[in-house]
Amino acid sequence: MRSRTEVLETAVLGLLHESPMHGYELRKRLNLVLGSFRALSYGSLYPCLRALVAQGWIEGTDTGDGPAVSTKRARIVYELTTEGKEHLGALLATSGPAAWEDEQFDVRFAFFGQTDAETRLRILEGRRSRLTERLESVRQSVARTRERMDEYTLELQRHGLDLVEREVRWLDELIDNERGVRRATPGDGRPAATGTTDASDVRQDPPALDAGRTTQKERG
Amino acid sequence: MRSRTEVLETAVLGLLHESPMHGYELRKRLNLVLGSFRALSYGSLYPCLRALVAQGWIEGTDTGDGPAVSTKRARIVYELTTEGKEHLGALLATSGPAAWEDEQFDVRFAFFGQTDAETRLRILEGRRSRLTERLESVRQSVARTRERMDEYTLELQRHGLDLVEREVRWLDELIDNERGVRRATPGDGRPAATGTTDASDVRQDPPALDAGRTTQKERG
DNA sequence: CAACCCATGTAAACAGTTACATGATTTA
DNA sequence: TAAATCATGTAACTGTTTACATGGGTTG
Repeated sequence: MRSRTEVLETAVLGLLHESPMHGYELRKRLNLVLGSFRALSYGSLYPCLRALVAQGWIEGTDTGDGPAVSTKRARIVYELTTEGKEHLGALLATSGPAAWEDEQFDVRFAFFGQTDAETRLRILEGRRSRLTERLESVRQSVARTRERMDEYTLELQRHGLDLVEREVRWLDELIDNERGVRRATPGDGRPAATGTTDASDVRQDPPALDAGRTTQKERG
Repeated sequence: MRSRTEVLETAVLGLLHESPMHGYELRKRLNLVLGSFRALSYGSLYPCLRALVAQGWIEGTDTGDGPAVSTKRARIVYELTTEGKEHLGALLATSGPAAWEDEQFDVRFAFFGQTDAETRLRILEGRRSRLTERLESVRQSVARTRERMDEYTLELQRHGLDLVEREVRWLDELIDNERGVRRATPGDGRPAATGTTDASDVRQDPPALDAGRTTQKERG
């Protein structure tokens, strides 16, 4: 499908799978999952919801239609249909290159709780190699044009590389974590359980996440 | 003006001010300055160039028109007009809130070499407070919804916060640097000169950039 | 001599925001 | 009771990519 639209669709379906919601609430939750910090506009969200209804993946029930009239204003609460759950499952089971590109990776990661361990690992590794690839190409291009480059432009490049390098290290820890849990090797210096491991809805092997927490002692 | 277009315009004018170029070359250089790693498409660049010509800010000379016929294929080399230089100067002298938002900050920073010290500092400080503001709002929203949140979604949030925190520290060093050079206080533990301080075209006090380099010893 | 990079451009499709329109509910 | 927030939606506009079209120059 159109990869851009697919991101929004996946995000909406994934959130609705966690719990039914109406559009307004969905919008607030969406930005936490969409990568960017900016909220999606209603002009994008509502048409998307209509399209998903048309596809038969979600179903909206208007509060106010029913016999039990609540005190709140009528809202349309959306929930996944059976086909919608199947479709979401199929979306989250894919692990092609698109899954680890910039646009999709964040959504896919956000719903790793609903993704099987094998797919998770493949996506994390794909993302990692994608980033190291990018790192290499940027380093080369910087090396080629260092002479001609402005001091500040250079600093911007360095900072960009720093961020990507940091992301690679983050992925390394996540990958270690996933592999560690899969092999279930206790006493390797990386103990599994730390946080609240809520296993509801997880298809396979939910590893405890603690990546990147060790190096950052003082924050805020 | 339309802030989105303004970013591209600024980038093109800024690059052309450094040296005249034809479209194809411009495109390759553009991604180094536009923040994202992805290259801009020709479908965006060429219409933009035409618009800038129409505005009278740049001028294109076709290689092949002239008497000296080179062996290479005819290309259109663009350069700034006098009005273009003035316009660029005006653009780079602004320091309103737009300058430190996500869309514009990277371009503005890339051309700090053509920006006066006062404006540089104001933009860096504006960016910093913008980011800490965002940090606070994300932290609060995470705190509010931590219970309902999926393990992986939470990890994504933590990682996002990490990146922003890192960016704030980067800005801190840059701001220190700018202020240090302005006050010209030697012996404060932050020596000025390290790299190749090329002072060409810099309007005021070009500080040597060394931010973030101290903490990262091992890289690659 | 084929494949690939250089170089310029256009038209259509697409994704997304902004601004508008509407009205109910809650809070200061 | 005014202002803010909740809640849903549409139309127009903006910016961007994709695909197409064209052709010169270089390299294996």
